Amino acid sequence: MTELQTLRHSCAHVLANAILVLWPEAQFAAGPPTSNGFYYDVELSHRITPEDFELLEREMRRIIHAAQPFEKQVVSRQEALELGRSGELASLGARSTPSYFKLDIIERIPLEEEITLYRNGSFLDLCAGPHVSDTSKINAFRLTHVASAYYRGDEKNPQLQRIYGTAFPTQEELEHYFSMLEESKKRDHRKLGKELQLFTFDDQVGPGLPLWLPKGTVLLEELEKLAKETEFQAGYERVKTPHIAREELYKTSGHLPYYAQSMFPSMELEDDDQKSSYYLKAMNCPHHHKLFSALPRSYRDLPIRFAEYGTCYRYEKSGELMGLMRVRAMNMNDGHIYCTEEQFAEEFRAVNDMYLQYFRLFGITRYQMRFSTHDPAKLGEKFVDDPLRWRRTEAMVRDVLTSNNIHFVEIPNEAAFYGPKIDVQVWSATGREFTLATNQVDFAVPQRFGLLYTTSENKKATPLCIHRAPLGTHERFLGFLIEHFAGDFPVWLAPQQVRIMPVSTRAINYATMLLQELRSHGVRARADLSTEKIGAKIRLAQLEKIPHMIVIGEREEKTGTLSLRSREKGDEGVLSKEIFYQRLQEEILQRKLTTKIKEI
RNA sequence: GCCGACGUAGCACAGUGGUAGUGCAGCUGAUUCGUAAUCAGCAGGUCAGGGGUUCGAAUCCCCUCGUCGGCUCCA
Repeated sequence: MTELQTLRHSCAHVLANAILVLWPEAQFAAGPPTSNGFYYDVELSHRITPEDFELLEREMRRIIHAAQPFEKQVVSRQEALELGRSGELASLGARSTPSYFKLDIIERIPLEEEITLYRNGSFLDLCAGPHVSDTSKINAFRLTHVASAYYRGDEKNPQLQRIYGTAFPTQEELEHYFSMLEESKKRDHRKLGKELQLFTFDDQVGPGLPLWLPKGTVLLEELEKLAKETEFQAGYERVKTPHIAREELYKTSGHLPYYAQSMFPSMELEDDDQKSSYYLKAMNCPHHHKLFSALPRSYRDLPIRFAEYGTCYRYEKSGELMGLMRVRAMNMNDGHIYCTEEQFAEEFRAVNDMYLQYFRLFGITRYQMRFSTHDPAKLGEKFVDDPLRWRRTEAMVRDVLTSNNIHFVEIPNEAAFYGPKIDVQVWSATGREFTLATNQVDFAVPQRFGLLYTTSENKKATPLCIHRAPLGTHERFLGFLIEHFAGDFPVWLAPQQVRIMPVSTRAINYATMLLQELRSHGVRARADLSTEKIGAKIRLAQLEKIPHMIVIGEREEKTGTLSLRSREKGDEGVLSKEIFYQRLQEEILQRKLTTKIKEI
């Protein structure tokens, strides 16, 4: 535990202590530090609301001022259980009700592990520690919000109140944290999406079903163009598949009944006395597998790389929906590579290179590669029972990562049921973690589909499959990009690239001419011919985050020049049309990263 | 899905039982202006939807829908 985490965890103890002063019957579960602060899970009939925070914080400050030392105590399992039964754990003293969550936690502590308690004042808690020396070391803290959480994250368990807070070594750092939080709220894609008129949701259309406004559609199509060009260069072939399929397809793939609760309910049809069920597709792979099996395949054809911007529908739980980051209808930058085991490493490496190429293009530096592997104990249950293949493919993936010096974390037991995978994790403006992109190995499903190719020895063999989505889905990727750029899209992506602003109606003709020239160059330009003053026009364009603003008047008209103001640099002075057009072309064609990226 | 909070004009918000408001955006007119807001006028609402309590409901109660903060899963 880092020093900051220790501080925050100690603060969680003080929070529990304060809650007990107000509600002595409270039952506590876990109270760990988090990446931004800490929380404590509590079961209590009183609903703690933000209005209670002031009272709680006052009590916490009292405890902090008392400078109560944190005293560690090693106890036997038996002693710990007895204290729990008499309600003394996470309590200010003996109670009539046992500390049942703490008792459950004790049961889960491995036998060989030491059990420790920590006490400050009269508050005693089961805790692995460590803690700060005494409560006065906690200086700057604040309770932030309250939410609910199931005990141990399982919805079959009781629901607890989770009180969140944060703590910092100094008041300045605490205040800085909250001002950062304010800043990041400004770049929340839901807020910017509304302000910049990128997308909308409508109750009658349905929750989690984004409607793309014209400006958002530009982003979406530019992204798609990028993917198509990149995939063409990488030897992919584009395919197109329908949005629905018969039940049988998903029985073959194994998604039914496993994945059924995440799919929209089936459509039941009755044609010519023949009943059939259709499902909206939740993934594209089964369709692509059918494209593979549609033709006889030889080892000479491999690798075969299919790519499609496939629209998928997933019935995400209503409480899980979140702006563009989690939706029910999504366009996946999907692709499937069918290859031999010998080709695998090279193909997998190429996919990784594609990720990195995209990340460089967008200036994405804050992400985590997560390598998810299987758990040998769960073979045949959560994971396909093929230990040899697991070992081989995991070794191949690990090797690709390390030989390319790609930093990654390895997480066991998180693989797909059909093979290991790499997920790229990013964080939204509100701090939530999302999988932006994925790269998965599949050595099981091609077999279920009976996919075969003819080997050089004229035998039949099943290919390996790589599922990959370097740009994830349009929805999530754009949600992420909106926040990443804070709405300041680089010129090549910007819904409107140039705004022409005549200083008076006298320059309207020149403005119209420039507009036509820019359009003929394929530039997304508009002219502001309103009678507003130039300051007002600039303000409007700046708020709309248009990268290039062109100010023209009689001076420019006479000399065939234009006065450029850029979103980032402000007034850039007068330059010739030709020089500006050339600069624009470069920015657009080379997809230059013209935005200054402000990390938060 | 579950727990909690919230839902007032296109947007941001005020209004806690007695005639629905402010700012910005919009529309109309005037203004012709050189790098982040020219002035004036006008229009805009089943207060999310439905039901109830009350002489009277945006306001109190119930149901539904949606959004937000979390829990699980995931692109």
